[in-house]
Amino acid sequence: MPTAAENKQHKQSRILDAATRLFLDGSVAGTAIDDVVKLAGVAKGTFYLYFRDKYDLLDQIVIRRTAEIFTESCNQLRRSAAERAMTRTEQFLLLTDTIVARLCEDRKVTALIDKRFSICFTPAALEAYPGLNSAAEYLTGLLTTPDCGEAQARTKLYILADMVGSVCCDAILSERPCTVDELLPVLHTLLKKLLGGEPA
Amino acid sequence: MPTAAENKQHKQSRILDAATRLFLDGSVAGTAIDDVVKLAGVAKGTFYLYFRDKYDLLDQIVIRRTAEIFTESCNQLRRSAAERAMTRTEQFLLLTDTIVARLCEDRKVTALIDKRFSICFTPAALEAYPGLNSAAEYLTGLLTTPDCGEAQARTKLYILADMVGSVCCDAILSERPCTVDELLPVLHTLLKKLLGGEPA
Amino acid sequence: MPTAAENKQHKQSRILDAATRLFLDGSVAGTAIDDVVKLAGVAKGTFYLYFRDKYDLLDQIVIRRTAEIFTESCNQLRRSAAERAMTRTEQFLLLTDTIVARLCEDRKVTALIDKRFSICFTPAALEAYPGLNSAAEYLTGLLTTPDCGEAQARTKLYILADMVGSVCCDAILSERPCTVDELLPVLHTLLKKLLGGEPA
Amino acid sequence: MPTAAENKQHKQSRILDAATRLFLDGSVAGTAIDDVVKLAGVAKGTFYLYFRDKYDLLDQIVIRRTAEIFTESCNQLRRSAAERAMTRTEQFLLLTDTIVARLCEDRKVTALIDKRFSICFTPAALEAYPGLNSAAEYLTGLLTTPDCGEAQARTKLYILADMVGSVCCDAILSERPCTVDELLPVLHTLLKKLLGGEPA
DNA sequence: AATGAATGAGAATTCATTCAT
DNA sequence: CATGAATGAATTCTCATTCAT
Repeated sequence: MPTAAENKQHKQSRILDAATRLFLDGSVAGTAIDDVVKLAGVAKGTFYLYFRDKYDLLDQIVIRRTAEIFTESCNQLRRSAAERAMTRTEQFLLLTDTIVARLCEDRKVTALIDKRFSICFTPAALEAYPGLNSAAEYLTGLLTTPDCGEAQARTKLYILADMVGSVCCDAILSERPCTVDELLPVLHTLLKKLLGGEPA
Repeated sequence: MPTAAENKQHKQSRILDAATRLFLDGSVAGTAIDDVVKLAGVAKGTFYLYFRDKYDLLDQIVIRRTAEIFTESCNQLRRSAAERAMTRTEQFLLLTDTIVARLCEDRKVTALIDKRFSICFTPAALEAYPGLNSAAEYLTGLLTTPDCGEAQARTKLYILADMVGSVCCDAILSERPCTVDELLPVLHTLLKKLLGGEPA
Repeated sequence: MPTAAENKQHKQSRILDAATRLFLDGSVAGTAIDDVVKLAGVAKGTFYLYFRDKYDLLDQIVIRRTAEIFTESCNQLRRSAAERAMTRTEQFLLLTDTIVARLCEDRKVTALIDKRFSICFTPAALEAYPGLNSAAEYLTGLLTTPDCGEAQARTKLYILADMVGSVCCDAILSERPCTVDELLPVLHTLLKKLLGGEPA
Repeated sequence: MPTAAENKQHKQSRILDAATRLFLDGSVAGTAIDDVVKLAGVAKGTFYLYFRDKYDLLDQIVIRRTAEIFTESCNQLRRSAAERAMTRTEQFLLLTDTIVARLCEDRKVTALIDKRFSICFTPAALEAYPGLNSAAEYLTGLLTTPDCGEAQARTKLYILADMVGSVCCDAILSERPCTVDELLPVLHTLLKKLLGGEPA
């Protein structure tokens, strides 16, 4: 019985999918849990079986999206770095460009993430999406130097992610302080200074 | 007639003050417009005479607070810079420290600002608080160099403000990626790199 | 469990009954949904489970009332016509008198109907009250003649109902253009002309 | 000073014009007195100097519009009747067609009139628009016959107006019971029967 | 585990009306 | 006559949550 199986197909992910669609097409505030369960084809009570409330649901969605963007962009970077030699700075610039390109492509998702890109570095996220750890470790490795221990490197990574995420969301969504196209060169300059003058 | 004048005392600021108190003591979501007007001692309708909705009100409050913090911190910096010679980098480090200190002192306000410190650079804010322009111009001047025009310098300023605001809010409010005390040295290092190697 | 059943007793009709009473005793504009649910003994939200808004509710009430008046008057007519031979014109005059008498008896209901008597011929009404169809078909049959097909007969029926409903409501409620007693003979004259000179 | 004069230009009609535009473009329920006075460029209080409330205002507008339509259509008829001999029935059919054509042309106005076309026969209307009396008298004259006194003729006129107004509004606005194009022939048949077999 | 009718407190917002100027 | 800031009761409608089945 495929219909029954289909109907079961863990309700939790049915809810997650439905909410993502509604949040993206409409808005978070404008989406009622009622709408979500109706689209997911489950009962209202079922929602509360899996999520505490709407914001718990939203967090899980944003984590999933940022995790995807981050790990995929990082994996892409690693493939490039494996093909041809790249300095550390070159790698971060490429990663930034890749992530920004993805955010620009899907402004709806960007609006959902708002300025919370760094949510994908929270323990909950790292636990739920194992790929994240590997990606984060690779980048932490790049940042670790004799005078910058691993712990500090992790902090730096977080700051970089938060900074890029925050500034780019503003630029993409409200062209503040300028358009993304105008922002990127400035961002490159800043990143070069931040990372330059150090190991390959 | 002092009573009439007293009662007038522009209702708009009566509302603003009341809301600030309630938002800080409780929470934004937990504060009803009803509570605000009751505390302000005005009629419900009067609220809608001056504000579109609760979020318009919130924006105006955040603008006021960030404007205060930013202009006062900047003025303090200018007084220090007048007293003793300081390099550009030293000035930005001092400014950062001053702002972060203020945010740490009043976590409630920081929670209200959330990660929107850069809202004080929006046209609406610059218009409402003239002191902001002077402060922003001073810092833009510091960032303008032969190879970085004024427009780009403004963008840089915004990025710096957004970055510091965003990262510090996280650190102060949720100790992510670390406590502020641990964050500050890293931030100093980054800022030195970003600003170093240039004019005195 | 009688209590549960009692309490259930479809809430929708509990609301409908309560609203009818309030609309009739007071006025539509003067009745708040709050009053309706209080009298019906259901929660506010329950109202919105069954009705879009107050005017949806009002429509349903008017449909119910006009449907009752129309079908009962028509059934009464059919019984009379079965007892003694009546010409088509006689039948319509009797029907008109019956309906007008009922509207006069209950001016409150008439005020509610306002001039919308023909609402009982809308698809929604015909679907909800099956008795209506049978009544309408009987009258349409009377109006169908060699030179007036069934479709046209239906249109005529609607026009007659609308005309009688509209003119009589005015007369009953505001004595315009005259009292009902003065109106009826004129209406009879007009109906005789409209229907006369045709089949028995 | 033309501006001042312009600004004076009796406020009452400024309000009336503004409201007409808003009621027609939007809806009556959706138009606040606030909107009206803003568009009219007068103060809120001034509104209450001239109108009791929104419905008083609406009545005055509908009276003006129906009075215009009725007197103009009637005058047009009289000119036609003066040119070539027309029977009473022909005259009423022409009048009906003229009025219906005007209602069709401007559905917005028709929606405003709703089913209250006969409001133009109320004492208040007849007093405010003297042209109405002359028009009504002409038609009453046509309906007065040996066996139908003037009073009864007036009643008949009212009934005809109400009937045509009511049925046509329904047809134009909601195609019930059919489109106007389908309705007109039926209406003609009915009118011919109602008026036929009598004086030229 | 799943349901979904029912809840009802509580939110936002409107708007006719007043009245001191 | 005219104004328009201020009013605040009243109203609609939402929606997270429960619980009997």
